[in-house]
Amino acid sequence: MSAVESIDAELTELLRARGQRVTSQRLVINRMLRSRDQHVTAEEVLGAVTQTLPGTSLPTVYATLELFEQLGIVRRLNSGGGAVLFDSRTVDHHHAICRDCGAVQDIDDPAELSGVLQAARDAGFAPDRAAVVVDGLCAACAAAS
Amino acid sequence: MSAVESIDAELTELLRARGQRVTSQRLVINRMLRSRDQHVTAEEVLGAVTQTLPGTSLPTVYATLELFEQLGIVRRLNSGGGAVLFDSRTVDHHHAICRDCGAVQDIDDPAELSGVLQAARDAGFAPDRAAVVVDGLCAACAAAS
DNA sequence: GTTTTTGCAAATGATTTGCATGGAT
DNA sequence: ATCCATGCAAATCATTTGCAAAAAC
Repeated sequence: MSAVESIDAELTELLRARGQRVTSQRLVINRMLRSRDQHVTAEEVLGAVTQTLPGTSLPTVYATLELFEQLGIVRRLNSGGGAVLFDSRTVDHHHAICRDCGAVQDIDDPAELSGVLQAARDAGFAPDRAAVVVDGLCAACAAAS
Repeated sequence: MSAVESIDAELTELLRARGQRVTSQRLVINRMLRSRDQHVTAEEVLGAVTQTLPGTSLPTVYATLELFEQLGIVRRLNSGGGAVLFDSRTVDHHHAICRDCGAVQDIDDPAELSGVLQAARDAGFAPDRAAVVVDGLCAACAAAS
């Protein structure tokens, strides 16, 4: 089974398990997300998907990304730069967001966040996960200023 | 000197230091932000300020909040719930954001984030600060589900 | 065949911009 | 008197919604 077939099979199983339909749009968007393991906007998804599946619409992209979020294969990321980013890396990691250009960079580090999670629980909150957001300047903007 | 006078004096000094003008809107918005030490939307600021200074406009509120951000007395907070939140607590703290209702809760905890900051530097990023964002359900939404 | 998904067009809602007036220095 | 800040109205942009046609089951 090829890489694409395996990726398609995984999504198919997730959808079937919830009684939802396996459409070409869903398959193509999923392939696109896993081929680029990075943060993308809905517009970027549409641009890439249109090459394979012309006529795909932005509302469908949004609906699909929301569905994928419920399936746990995509995470929403509020970077503050106008559009929401969708992150297909679901392993724990952190984000550095440039205050000038809004670029988002992944940061991998085994930070110890159990204290914060416990503090959230103590405050009556039921946490799913926690991640660090770093504010500052990306390399390009730091060099420019 | 009363509390309000002291708050006004601080802002006046910050503005003068940058050659910017001390206007009644800026003073009133600043007083409002420090009286409620919590996250507010631009609309909420307008609502509160209008009671003291009727006729104040939303563009002015946005301009003022952006200015205050540059002055370092307010921080922007992207909670994902439609509107941006402005946070007048500038001491380091974390945020718990409810995935259902979007409510934001402050979390105080002395998390050790120097590793993440160093990892960001290693990646070429110039960090200003870092904070933890906790995702999950607030007490009300957890009880409802 | 039945129900879900899609695509289109239009609505929504937060934030920003252009420009003339008013206010601070 | 000068120049910055404000208010108004309109523009912008991402995202959502309503509904009929197409596709998956």
